[in-house]
Amino acid sequence: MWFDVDPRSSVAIYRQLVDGVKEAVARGILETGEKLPSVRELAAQVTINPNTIAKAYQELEREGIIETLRGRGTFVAAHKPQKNLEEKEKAIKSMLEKIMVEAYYLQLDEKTLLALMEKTVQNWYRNREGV
Amino acid sequence: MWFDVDPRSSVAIYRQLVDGVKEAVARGILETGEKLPSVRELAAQVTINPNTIAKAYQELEREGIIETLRGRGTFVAAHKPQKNLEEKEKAIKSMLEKIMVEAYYLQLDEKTLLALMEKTVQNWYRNREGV
DNA sequence: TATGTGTACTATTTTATATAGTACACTCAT
DNA sequence: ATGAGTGTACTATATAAAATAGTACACATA
Repeated sequence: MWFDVDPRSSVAIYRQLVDGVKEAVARGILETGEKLPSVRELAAQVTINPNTIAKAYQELEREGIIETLRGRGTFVAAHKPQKNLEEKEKAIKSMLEKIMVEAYYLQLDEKTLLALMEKTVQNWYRNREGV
Repeated sequence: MWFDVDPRSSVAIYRQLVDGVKEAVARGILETGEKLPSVRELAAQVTINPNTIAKAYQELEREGIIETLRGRGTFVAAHKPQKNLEEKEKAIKSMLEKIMVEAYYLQLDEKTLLALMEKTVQNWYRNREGV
């Protein structure tokens, strides 16, 4: 699978599914139009309840990541400009602040932290080239 | 208070407390040795159960953020080098990857994202100077 | 027509949170 | 010494979210 689910995690299973698919799509591991496993099929693979898969798929559709075609299945949606840009930008800023807090306790200095960020960002865009 | 608690949030109250204190300490709003409100006092202020406050304080002590002195109260601990550096570094990297995913759906280009990061980091360290 | 799709139900169980109330050992000012 | 204020431990209960189980329906397609 393009991600792994840990039933013992404190993070809800359906949330792990949602985040896993979002990340796989963002990384280009799942491509536009690609078919996802059916609810029952995926449930059997990961040995969790089909209802939980369905819940995750519904959340993903609500976010515009995937599309469901009645009787056909679920597919990776085209990468259209998202709504709620404001909200998402706030989310990014919020995550950055949490990183700052963690970095404080790690006693990372400004230079080191920036270097880590640059490396991560550059790595990301390099790996996405040609996808 | 140095943070606010939203009882209707999906984030557990005790977790909001933990994160709030951690951030306040990191920002220098709470200084080393400063006394935190007693469990009962804070519970009265925020109108939540004292047990919930206690749970948050115990988590914070476990993380080495605060110290409790028997019969005296809880205080902001000295900022000693933390254990689990490996784990925390992984946590930071993990948070950075989540940011990359969000940035993908926001269609932020590499340059813009790096600029936002630099701004956030510089702002942070500037505001912490002289604390 | 038969199979596979997502979806919608209801019911039940499990787990994490939060509340309520009581009690104990400790510290410190009086 | 005494009493008020500290964190902590304990049991019990309530609430909400999450996950499971099972069934059923409308749709698409080979």
